[in-house]
Amino acid sequence: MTARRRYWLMKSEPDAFSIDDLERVGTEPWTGVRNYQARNFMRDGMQVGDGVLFYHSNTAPPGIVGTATVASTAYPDPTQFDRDSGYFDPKATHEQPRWHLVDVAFERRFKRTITLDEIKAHADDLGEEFPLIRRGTRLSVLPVSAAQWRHLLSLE
DNA sequence: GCCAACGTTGGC
DNA sequence: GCCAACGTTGGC
Repeated sequence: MTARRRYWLMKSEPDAFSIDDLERVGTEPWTGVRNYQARNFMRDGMQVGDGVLFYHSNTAPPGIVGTATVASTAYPDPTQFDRDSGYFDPKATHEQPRWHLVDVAFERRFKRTITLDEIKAHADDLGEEFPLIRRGTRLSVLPVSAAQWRHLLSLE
């Protein structure tokens, strides 16, 4: 049985890791997520082949800049065990890892950024529950419905 | 750089 | 298990 393809939005600060960086390397382990809800989406929700909207945060203007695909099932984030990493977690052990990630593969860079402003302007079409435009939501990994995925791509 | 929002931590 | 303090996110 093949599960239906799911869709996600993943945020990255372009100064740290941009869509251009992803295009250069092709596939990247999505290290550094240290939020349980975001981790759960990766660990429990993602399947190889799922669609990812790549979002640039903390930049002007913030927005969706391209697409990627989920390229692995979830596995422990190696940076949690690395004392030299800023993502080191002293409470994580190999026996009981706290943080999981997936590999993300480059798919396409948009010709232009679908800005947060535009996305907000389409709030009625996307639905109230869309977490990206809900005030105070800081989730860096969040689910997108098939309808939202289609609608957001149509804005390009 | 500011700061509102909110998740996490740890003392009690 | 409450909740104040603290740290982080991310728009502006």
